[in-house]
Amino acid sequence: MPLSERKKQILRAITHDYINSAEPVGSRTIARRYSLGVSPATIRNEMADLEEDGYLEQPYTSAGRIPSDKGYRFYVDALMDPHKLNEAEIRQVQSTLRGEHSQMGELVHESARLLAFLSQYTALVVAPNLSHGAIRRLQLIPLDEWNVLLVLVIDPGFVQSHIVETTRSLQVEEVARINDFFNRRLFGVMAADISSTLLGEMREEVRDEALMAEALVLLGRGLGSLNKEQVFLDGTIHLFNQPEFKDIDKVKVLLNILDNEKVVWDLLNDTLGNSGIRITIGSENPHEGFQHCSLVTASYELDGHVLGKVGVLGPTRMNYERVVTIVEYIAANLSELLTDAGR
Amino acid sequence: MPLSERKKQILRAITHDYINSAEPVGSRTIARRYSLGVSPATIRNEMADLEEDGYLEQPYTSAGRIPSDKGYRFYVDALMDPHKLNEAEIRQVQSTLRGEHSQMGELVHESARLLAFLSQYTALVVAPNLSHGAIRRLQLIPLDEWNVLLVLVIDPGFVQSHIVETTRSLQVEEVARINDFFNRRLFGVMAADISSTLLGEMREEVRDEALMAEALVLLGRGLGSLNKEQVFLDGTIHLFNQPEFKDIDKVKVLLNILDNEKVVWDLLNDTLGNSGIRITIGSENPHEGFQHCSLVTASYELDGHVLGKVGVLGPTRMNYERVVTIVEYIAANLSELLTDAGR
DNA sequence: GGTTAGCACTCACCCTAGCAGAGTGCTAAC
DNA sequence: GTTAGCACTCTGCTAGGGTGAGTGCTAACC
Repeated sequence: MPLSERKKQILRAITHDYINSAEPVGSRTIARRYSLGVSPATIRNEMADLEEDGYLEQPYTSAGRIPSDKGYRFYVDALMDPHKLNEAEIRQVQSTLRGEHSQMGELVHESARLLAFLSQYTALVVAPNLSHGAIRRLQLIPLDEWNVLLVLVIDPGFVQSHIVETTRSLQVEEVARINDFFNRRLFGVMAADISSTLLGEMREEVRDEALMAEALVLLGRGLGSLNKEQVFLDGTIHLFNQPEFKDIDKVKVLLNILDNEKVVWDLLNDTLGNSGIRITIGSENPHEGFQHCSLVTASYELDGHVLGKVGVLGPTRMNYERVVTIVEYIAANLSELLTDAGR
Repeated sequence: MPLSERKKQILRAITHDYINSAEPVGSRTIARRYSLGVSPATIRNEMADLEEDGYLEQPYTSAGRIPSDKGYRFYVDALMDPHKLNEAEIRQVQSTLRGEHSQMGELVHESARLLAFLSQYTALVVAPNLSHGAIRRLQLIPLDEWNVLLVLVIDPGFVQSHIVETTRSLQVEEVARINDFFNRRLFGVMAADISSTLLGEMREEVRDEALMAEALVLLGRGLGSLNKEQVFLDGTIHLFNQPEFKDIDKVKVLLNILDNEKVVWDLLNDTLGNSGIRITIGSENPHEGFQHCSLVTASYELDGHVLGKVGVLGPTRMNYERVVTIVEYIAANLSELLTDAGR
C-alpha cells in the first residue's frame, strides 16, 4: 500500500533533519520545524506506522526515529529534490578540470580531489581501463645500448611508457623500421585486441626477420602492464568529521578495507557497463564492513563506452541530494573532456 | 656533569619499557623486569635525579616516569643499540625494490609502501627533483595534426611526457631534425641548466628557422612542469594504532597537516644536502603540531648528489632502534638501485 | 655515604547511584 | 481522525567512594 502524502512529508522531514543533525528526530522537533499543520501527537501516530512498515527505526525505546535503509531508499527514489550547485562551485569544477594537465592520468586524479572537496566525503575514482582504448601511437626510443623506451599513446591521450631491455643494441634505421611497422599495423587497434592472435599474425609477417620478432617481444612485455587499473582515493580524512565514525575503531576498519585496491575496484565496478547514477545504501552493499555506508557512483564515458567510474562514499546518513548532483556533474564533465581531447 | 653508568642503565630501561608499553614506568617495574641489582627505592632516588636533570618527566604526581624529549635525545645519541633486520625482512626489501618497475617513479612509491609496512608507522618520501638530473633523451613524437608528445628521459631512467599543442602540423623529417638537434645539444645537460641562458643560445643558433624556434617553445613548456616535486605518503593508517592518538581529534589535526604537500616537503627538506640519518624529536621539530611526533629521515643519492628523502613519522615514543635501521637500509637500497639503473 | 624497608600520601581510573531531559505510547476527550 | 495529558523508559551527565599503582620522605642498615 502506497504511503499517504502526509507520511511522505513526515518521512522526508525526518530524513532531512537526521541528515543535518545526526540525532534521532522526535515528533516535537518535526512539528516545530516543519509546518505540517498537525500536532506532535498526530505525527507520533504516523511515525509509529512508518516504523511498522520498516521505513523508520528507533535506536532504543523512547528515543526519536531515524530512517532505516528502506527509508533512505524511498527517500532517494521518490522524495528528494535535486540540489543545485552554485556559481562558485561550477566555476571551480570547470577551472580545475579544464586546467593544464600534462597527462590524462592527472585529470582523473584531480577529479577525485575535486569530488572529495565538494562533497566533503570520501571520493573513489577508477582510472580508465586502457586496454579498451584505441592505440594512437606506439614508438620505441633507443636510450642506450641495452635499453629502449616503449611509449604508448592511447586514445584520447593517455601516455604509458616502459623501459625495456634489449638483447642487443639497435640501429637508428632499425628502430625507424620497427616504429613504422608497429604504427602501420596497430594504429586504431584496441589495446586488448593485440593479444596473442594479432601478435601471432604479425609474427607470421616478419617470420624471417629476427629483429622484428624481438621487437614484438618487447611490445608484448610493454602491453602486459596495461591491464592494471588504478584506483584513486581522496578525502578519507572527511570520514573523521562524521559523528557515526567518532569511534576510532570503526574508521580503522573502514580504512583498512579501503586500503585494498581490489575491494574498492569491485565496489565501483559491480555495476560495470551500467551507466548513469547509482546509489547503494547500507545493507544493499554486498561487502560487509560497508553496512553503515552509502555509495553514490557514476560512469564516465567515451563514445558511449564506459571508461571508468567516479564515486562518493559516506555514512548512510549522507547528503544524497547534494552528492548525487556533484557526482553526476563531475562524471559528465569528465566524459566531455575526454571526448574533446580525442578530437 | 655526565650521567653515571647506573643512571644510563635506568634511563635506557625506562625508555625501552615505555616504548613497548606506552604506560608510565614505575620503579618497581624496572627493578623487577631489568636486573640492575638494586631495590626499587634506589631506582626511585635515581629517577628523581634524572627528572631533576630533565631526562624524565611525570605525567602527574605519583605516576610512573616517561622520557622527556631530552631523554629521548640522549637515548638516541648514546644509549640505543642498532636493530638487526631479519632474513625475511631483508628478502622482502630486496624483492620488492628490485622487482619490475616500468617507471622509476613507481620505485619511489614502492619504497614508501615498504617503509610504512616495515616500520608500522607513517612513511614520507620525496620523489627525486628531476630538474637536477641529466637529460638522457628528449624526443618529440607527432600524434596528430595539432599535437605532439614530448618525451623526456632523465637519468637514471625517469620518464616524463607531455602532450603539447603545435600551431601547425609537423612533417616527419622536421620532427627528425628537431629531435636530432635537441639531443645533440642537450644530452647530458642538467634539466635545471636548460633555463633561459641555454635556451637563448639555442635560439641564436636557429634564429633563421621558424620551425626550430617553435620547437624550443614546446620544450620550454615541457620543462616547466619538471620542478614539481612529488611527495608520497603511506601508512597514515598506522597512526591509529598508537595509543597517543586514540583521541580522534589529534589524528585529524595531524592528517590535515600531512594533507599539505608543502609542509611534508619542508619537513623532510629542512635538512637538504645533509646526508646520513637524521632524527628529529618532538619539540625539536619546528612545525608545531608535530610536538608529539618524531621523524627519522635519510637521503637517497646518485653520484654523491642528494636526489630525495625518505622518512618515517611516528609518536615521540617510537621504536627508534628499529626505525633507524629500516630507514637507513631502504635509503641505501634506493641509492644503490638508482646508481645501478644509470649504468 | 650509599642503600633499603616502611609508610603516608596523591592521583587516575572505575563503578555506582541519582538526576534531568527528551521522547514515546496509551487513554480519553474533542 | 486529531489532540492534550500523563505515566513510563531510556540515555547522558555528574558526583562520590573505593582501588591500585606509584611516589617522596624518613629512619634504619651495611
